[in-house]
Amino acid sequence: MPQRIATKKVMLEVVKTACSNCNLRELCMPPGLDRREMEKLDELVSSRRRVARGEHLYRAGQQFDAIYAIRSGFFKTDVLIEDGRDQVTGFQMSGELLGLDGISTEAHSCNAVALEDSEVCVIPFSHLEGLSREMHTLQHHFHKVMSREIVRDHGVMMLLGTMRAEERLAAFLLNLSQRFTARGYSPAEFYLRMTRDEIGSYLGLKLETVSRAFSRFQEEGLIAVQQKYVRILSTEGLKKLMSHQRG
Amino acid sequence: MPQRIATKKVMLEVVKTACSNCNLRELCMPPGLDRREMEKLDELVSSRRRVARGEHLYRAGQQFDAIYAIRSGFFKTDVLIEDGRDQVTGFQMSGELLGLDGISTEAHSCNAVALEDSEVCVIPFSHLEGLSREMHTLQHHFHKVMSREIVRDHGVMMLLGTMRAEERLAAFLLNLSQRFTARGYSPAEFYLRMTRDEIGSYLGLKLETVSRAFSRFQEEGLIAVQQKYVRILSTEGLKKLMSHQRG
DNA sequence: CGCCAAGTTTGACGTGGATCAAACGGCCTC
DNA sequence: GAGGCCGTTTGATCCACGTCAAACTTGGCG
Repeated sequence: MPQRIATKKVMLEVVKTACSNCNLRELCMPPGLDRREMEKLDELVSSRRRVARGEHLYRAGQQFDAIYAIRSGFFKTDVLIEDGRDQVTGFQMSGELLGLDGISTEAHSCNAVALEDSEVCVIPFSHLEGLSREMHTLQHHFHKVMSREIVRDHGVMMLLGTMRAEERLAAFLLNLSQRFTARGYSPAEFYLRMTRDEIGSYLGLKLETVSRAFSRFQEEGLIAVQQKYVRILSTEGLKKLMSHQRG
Repeated sequence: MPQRIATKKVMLEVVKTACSNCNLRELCMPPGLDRREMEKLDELVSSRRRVARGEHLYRAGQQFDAIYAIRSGFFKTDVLIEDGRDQVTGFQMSGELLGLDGISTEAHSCNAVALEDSEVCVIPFSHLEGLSREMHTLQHHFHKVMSREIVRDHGVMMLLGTMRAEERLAAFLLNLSQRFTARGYSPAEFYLRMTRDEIGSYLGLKLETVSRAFSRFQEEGLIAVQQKYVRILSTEGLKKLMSHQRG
């Protein structure tokens, strides 16, 4: 896209997409802000960035200086070790933050890749810390977000450490469903943005195992699945499956 | 221990154990503070608490209002789900923080249990946030600590998702060794504070598998192990084992 | 429109770790 | 110092998932 001259039209566009106006507000921002605080928060986002499907938002090792709020699209994060093994550590969708792992060493510790054409809000971290010192609500909200990430990770550890294949996939589908619902999409019907291989990596399974579990769920009438399209037919069934003792 | 009257002696004791004087300073606190900042930080810790071996520091579901810095001792944290399955999410030693998971919902999301008689510094969270707003260094340090926890969790996910039993145990032992070293203990010789069952839960393995892996390492001359006492004979050997491709 | 590459499904077979079971060792109590 | 308990070790067997392989489906591109 060619550079545009900063006309009034562009200004309006900027305003239109300010945090205070963003429809993801309740996902990203602390609740119950007054008008003045809201305007202050608009300063947080220094710019936006488009990331085409398949491209990296950042790579492990790169210098960290900003976190990213997903405006639209879908990402995965993964870590890889020398010997070639890698592990998807998470899938992120609109309203969620990326880059928190980079704070600790001031370098990103994982890769973030767009699984579809996406747009993110760039939040310079020094900026966030500055504003946090002025605004208790923002500070507290940010701490909660980081803590939530830790709790989420514990959930994944639980999944990887104690669940069997079908339980893992059920948990994964229910989690996706819940997050889509929170964004106003159907709880029962969605497109997976990731491959079987990526799901498998996230769940600690091989892609064939993931595929077989999908097929089995379909046979049992729990879901209808065709490639990346999934429809959940029995949320209850999936939940029940998860709470089954092994054996 | 009977209550003591607040004599000068006790006062001195309090001073003696202030953060500014604590020998775990470099583990807990931001580096490069000046005297004034150091003194301010001493205010952070509201009290100390002893936790006897086997007792809980906090339980999942309890209200969150403080995080804890371990002064001495050894802890595990674990989560458990309705059906009885549980997963150890981490082992914590002196200088490390406990309770970060509680920030997100204002209730603890896991249990913290002392594996030996321990003592922790109680850091009221509102206090920490207040001081963070005044001191950039403290704020930044705290953010780094939370981020480090996230990175650590990703490492565990990697371990659970991609490594085989012996690789997991090798990674576990090397990690312990490194953390003991950072605390001035021998890198090669230490007592495990946890049972085989707890190690297994953390590593996503059954206790028998952990035991067999220990035996195997011993046969191969990588370690000497007798119950909870472990001596690492070949750090290199353990590292090499970890980077082996599967198969 | 047909080709090709990438992703998915399905089958046959192998294996690492779980399960079941029994014996052993340390430690605490009486 | 004997007895009992808890944690650990070790062995035998089983099975869920990984591995290998082949066929199929979809979408992009010349």
